[in-house]
Amino acid sequence: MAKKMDKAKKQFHCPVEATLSQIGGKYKMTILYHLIHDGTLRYHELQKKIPQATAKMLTQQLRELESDGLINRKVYPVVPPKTEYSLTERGTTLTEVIDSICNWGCTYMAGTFEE
Amino acid sequence: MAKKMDKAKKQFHCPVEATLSQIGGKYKMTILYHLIHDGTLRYHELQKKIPQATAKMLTQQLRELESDGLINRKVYPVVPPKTEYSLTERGTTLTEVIDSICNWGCTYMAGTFEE
DNA sequence: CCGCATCCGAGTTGATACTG
DNA sequence: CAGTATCAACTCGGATGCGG
Repeated sequence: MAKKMDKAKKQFHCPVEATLSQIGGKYKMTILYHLIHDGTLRYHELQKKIPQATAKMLTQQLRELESDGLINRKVYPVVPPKTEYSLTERGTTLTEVIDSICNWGCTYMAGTFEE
Repeated sequence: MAKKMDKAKKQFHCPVEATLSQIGGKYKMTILYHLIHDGTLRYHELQKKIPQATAKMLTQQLRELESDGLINRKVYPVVPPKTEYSLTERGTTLTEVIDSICNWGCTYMAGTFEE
């Protein structure tokens, strides 16, 4: 599938950069986190769970995740429209990564409430 | 001179966002990765290891990491100047997070040679 | 010389309104 | 409901300059 690669020629100097090229977007990890926890979510559900992200950004990040084969986008041709997002198999391999991040975040929040 | 100071007061909707508020910067995870692996690095050493980051961005990301108490900045008042960066104790708690990311990146790179 | 602050152009993100 | 369009605001990259 030779698709248009905007970031073609990108070579990674370390494995961290390779991962960030896939999930380094501003809201990608958060999107993945919610999809991991809830399995399948509609567009509007994600928007409610990530209120800081505007509709444009959310759409953009979702499309990029879809292009990278991390999530699935299923559109139901009904009225009113219905679009569901879910993890692909490759997306589920990120569970441990997101889980580590989530775990550290919990510890961080537990020890930084007396600011 | 507008400085970012409201990061600590940010309300997080999920633990992932809390973590990203600390290491979500464009090169922060990469910086931490190198510091985890090499222990202590000079400014110019980091620049060589992360060539995509400009000097300005590298300085900015390092200052933010320092403000968040994740890294230590030690300046030697000598000629020529010498600045060393190393992880703080809090910074070392991110080892497993960075390690997960690094691990996934290795797997990703190994299995993505399609064209 | 090394570390890093500053100015400006370019790309990215945000807020609001609009369409199918 | 899901997504697009437009413009304003912010961020990033590159070049330059400066202090030690």
